[in-house]
Amino acid sequence: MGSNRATLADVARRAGLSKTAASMVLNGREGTRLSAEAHQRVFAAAEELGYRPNLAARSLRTRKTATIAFVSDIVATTRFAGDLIRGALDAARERDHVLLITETQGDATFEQYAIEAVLDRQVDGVIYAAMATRRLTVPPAILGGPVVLLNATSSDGLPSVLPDDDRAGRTAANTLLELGHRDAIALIGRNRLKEDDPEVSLAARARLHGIRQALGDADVSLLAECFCTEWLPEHGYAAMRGLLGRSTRPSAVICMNDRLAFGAYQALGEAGLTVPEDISVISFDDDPIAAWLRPGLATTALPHEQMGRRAVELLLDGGVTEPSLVPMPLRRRKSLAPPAQ
Amino acid sequence: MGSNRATLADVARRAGLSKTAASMVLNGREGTRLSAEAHQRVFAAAEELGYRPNLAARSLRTRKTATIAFVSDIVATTRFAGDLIRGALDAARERDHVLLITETQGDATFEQYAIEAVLDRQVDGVIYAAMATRRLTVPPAILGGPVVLLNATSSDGLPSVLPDDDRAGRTAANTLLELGHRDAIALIGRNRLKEDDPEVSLAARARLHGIRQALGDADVSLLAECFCTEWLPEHGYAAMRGLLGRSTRPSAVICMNDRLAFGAYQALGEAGLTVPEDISVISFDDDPIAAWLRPGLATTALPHEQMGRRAVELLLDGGVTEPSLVPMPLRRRKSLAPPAQ
DNA sequence: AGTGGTCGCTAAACTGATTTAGCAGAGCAT
DNA sequence: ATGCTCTGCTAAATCAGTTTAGCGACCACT
Repeated sequence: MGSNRATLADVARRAGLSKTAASMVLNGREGTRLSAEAHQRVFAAAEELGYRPNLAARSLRTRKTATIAFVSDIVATTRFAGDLIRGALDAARERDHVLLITETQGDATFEQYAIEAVLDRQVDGVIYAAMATRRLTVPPAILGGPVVLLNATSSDGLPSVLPDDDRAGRTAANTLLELGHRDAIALIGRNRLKEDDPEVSLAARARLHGIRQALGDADVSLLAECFCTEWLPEHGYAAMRGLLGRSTRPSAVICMNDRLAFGAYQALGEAGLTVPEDISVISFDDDPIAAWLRPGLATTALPHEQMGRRAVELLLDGGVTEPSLVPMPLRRRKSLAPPAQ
Repeated sequence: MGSNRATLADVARRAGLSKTAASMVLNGREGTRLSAEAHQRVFAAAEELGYRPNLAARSLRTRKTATIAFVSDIVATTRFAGDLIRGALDAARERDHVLLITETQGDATFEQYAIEAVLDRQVDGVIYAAMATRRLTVPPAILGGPVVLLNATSSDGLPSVLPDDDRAGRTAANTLLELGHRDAIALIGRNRLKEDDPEVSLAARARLHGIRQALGDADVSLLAECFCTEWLPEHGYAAMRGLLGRSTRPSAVICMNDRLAFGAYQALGEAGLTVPEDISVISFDDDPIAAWLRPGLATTALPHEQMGRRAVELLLDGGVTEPSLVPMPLRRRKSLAPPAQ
């Protein structure tokens, strides 16, 4: 790959100067006393030869590679991974960096391998990403250099980037309150494991907290809370069927994520009820499916692209150490209406 | 990052041997006449010091980086990208390689940048991936080294990896025929642009061809073909409504992808028809939503993980030059039944 | 005794950049 | 004439590996 490229020595020779001079000019070094004419000749020579520096050689000397490692537990299983990566990719490009991507699959052996692979390549920093927002333990080996946690926190006090799930919870609840819903709001997606174990999820607890906060402020309490063992459509479906079997039908439902909401839609459809006339639905994530549903599902969007971008910025530009919370914007869609009289 | 690592010189010193000897032993060079004892000492020293070679230094000399570039047009917009990358990542790890990921976003400037970035880093090869199966033109700059096209072909005769859409089309049609459907099969998702311009899509034409082939072999012709400007749920919805407005209701529908099928489901639900009792549905892609629909949607799966893996294998292990077609397995789900009597 | 071959190992060159240390010449003051 | 500073540039070391060329000791054979 890229065999016969011009080297710095070639450029220097063509410019009639030393490698030192050529290097200094091309790197725009301040305080050098090279003449304007020398600058000209070096730039011209580099241009003519199509010179591009050999980064392996450079990084051997400087210990910089302009490369960032993006180490994640699982990239494939969630569709959001792409957005996280895309945001990171964009920010990296703007700073002339490139992303080395590895995956640990939550397996200690793979993780070990991934860490060694990136350290061997002398990356300038590591973005350690989790696909579900959670707390995790960072392998000590990477602590020798800059690390940013993406969609995760740890007890190491490392800089981290998280979605603002708490505020999203308040947003969801307030949106319903503003429409006039009060004592007939139900919640689908309670889950002890997700709420209590930060190594499993931080989102569940934060969303729930935000929801309760907002409802509490308005002096409203939930009509019902449905527990779900997973946050998949089938569980949302079952939960909604359960709700419809009760004496009081809810006027609105908050689902802990869009997949649950999808299941809820299915149950409502089968029961012959329509969204939002009979029941309003609001949710979290902004999975693509939210826009595809009929009517479109209102939801607070996980700002994955923003988060990926922020992680790179924190890594390269430095900055705050307290967790960086990225807002989750509300996507208003047709699933919202005032309660039926 | 990784500052005070032991160098080869450290290992050699500790083993009481030269750098040459240490290098040869650690690289397992054949034909060297170093004693068994020398081998022992080098291995022991390396182990004790936790020696890991500096890959920048190595690749400066060898021009190998154990790094593959994964250059794609768009990684984020389709959820399948993750699977493509995961497959490539796995295969790369098995061969002790790592993936450098860049994205061109279909923009010439970004592409130029991406190409330079990877060539500067002396990657051992390039996987050039498209997110929609199509024909594309490879930038000449990367032709200096090994290149594999992933989910794409070109006119350069480069090795390429594609899903076997033609066979998937036959599979879909044959599956319906075997259930007893004959003259009331409709097709949703015809699209001149996708069918006629290989730079837009190869899948549409191939799937259509496979479907026609299978039906033709059984001497069956399609009841109806619905054209859709895009392959999104809303278009599937509209198409299905159109079909239901006709005099003869289809007994089965083939949708060109799962998102169209999702829209079709919505229209069927609103019309009070049930899948599969009233109408069978079969489709392509195996989008996660196929499994979430009620009833589950039968579909032929895009083997993205397999394809990513195959691309790395072709790149590193060499091999065939004719396009490598990866089979699309049928996922049988509840959306299939014999036609109503 | 001289020649040749094998064994076990090493010195030094090489990859392509950056960086340190310093040299030659001009200008100026003493 | 001497010393000093400033200007404009370069030689050589350095990063951490791989690779080439070859050295000294020992043995066997004629």
